[in-house]
Amino acid sequence: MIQKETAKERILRVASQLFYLEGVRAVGIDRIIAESGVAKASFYRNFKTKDELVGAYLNLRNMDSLSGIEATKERYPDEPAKQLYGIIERLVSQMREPGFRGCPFINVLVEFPDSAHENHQEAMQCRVEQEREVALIARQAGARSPEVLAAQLKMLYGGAFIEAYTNKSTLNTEYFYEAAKLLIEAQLPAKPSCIE
Amino acid sequence: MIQKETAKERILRVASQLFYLEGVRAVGIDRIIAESGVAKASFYRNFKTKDELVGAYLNLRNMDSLSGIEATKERYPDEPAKQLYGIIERLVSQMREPGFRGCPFINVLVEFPDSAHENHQEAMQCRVEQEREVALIARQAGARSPEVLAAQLKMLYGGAFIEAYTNKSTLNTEYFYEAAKLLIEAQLPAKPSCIE
DNA sequence: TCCTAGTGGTACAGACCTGTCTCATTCCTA
DNA sequence: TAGGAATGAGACAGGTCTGTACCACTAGGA
Repeated sequence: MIQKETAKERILRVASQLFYLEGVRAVGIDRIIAESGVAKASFYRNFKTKDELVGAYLNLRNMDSLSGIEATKERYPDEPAKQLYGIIERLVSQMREPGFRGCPFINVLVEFPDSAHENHQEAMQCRVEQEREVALIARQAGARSPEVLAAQLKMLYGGAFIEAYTNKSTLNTEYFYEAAKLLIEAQLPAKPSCIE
Repeated sequence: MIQKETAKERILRVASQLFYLEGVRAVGIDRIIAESGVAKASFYRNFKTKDELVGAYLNLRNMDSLSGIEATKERYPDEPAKQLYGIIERLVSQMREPGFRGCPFINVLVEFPDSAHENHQEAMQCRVEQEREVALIARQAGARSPEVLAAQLKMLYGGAFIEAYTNKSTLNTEYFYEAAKLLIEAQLPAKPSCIE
């Protein structure tokens, strides 16, 4: 028999969509309850507070991101340079999706400006983990300063996500790709680009 | 006689600080009223709604940004390339200020995800104006594709602001400067960088 | 001195939000 | 089939937020 979706799973799935599309603060518990067809009591049996649900949402998005990076690594085994470009390409295609609404972690960071807030800290942690993964690949690819490259790509991608979110023109994704390429090429052991 | 600060001016000054430091949604009218020592009635006599106050706040910040760019232009007259670097340096020093809390426009964009919302649209407009200014300077500096460079710098700076806001390490501001330099150099008529 | 515009103080309405509680029902398993 | 765990429906409390209404005060000009 096919396992039916539990109330908890349904809540998390619906909340994840709503939080991402409309913002965490803008979406209330009542809305989540209504759209997931769950009773309020069931909600609070599965999640102690709304913040706990937000934590689960962040965790879900983080797993998605990390497994996306993992998939890219497996696609180009032992070719870390290609892995880097693959990650950038994956970001580009994300930005072009219709439901794209920026980086969920940045959004939560801005929605909860208090750096002591648990959601703020969790979102920050997610970004750190991603950066660490990229730095690792950059190191394997022979980047001169892998941490610097990872930090620079993180900045560029953060801003690009905001741009892609507020301006649907695909031009920006191309500009993003070109800029990322420049940053990567400046760090990788040069294929001699001056000779041509 | 020195003109006393009117209630309206006091409200906008206090609100501007609070909105930037703690977020627009997180700061309520009551808080603004209390901290600016104004009566609630006086508030609503000067601003029809909270959204109108947010609009005034965005406008104030936009004036600051644009006049900052203007000042940089006047500092290096007829040297558009230096103007570009000057703008980047100004961003870096902003990021290093203690009260730095990211880009006010990006923050509003994220806090009001509905693209039809007036605050969302106003914030977007502010960013467009800044980008246009930078594109103009890039064109004067002889950039191959001024609009591309302006868009790329906009992305980089947006992400850098988020990074600087969540991570106070000054390292990131250096990485930002280096990355911006790379993007600019790739666009400006080359001082021959292959010969050395 | 009087009058008026701007202001301060505060109570209040109406909406929304989070979280608790009660009770009936359903579903899975033993 | 019987019992227990999970669920659905919804009322309710307590808080916060925006915006309105009412009244008293003050300062400055006629």
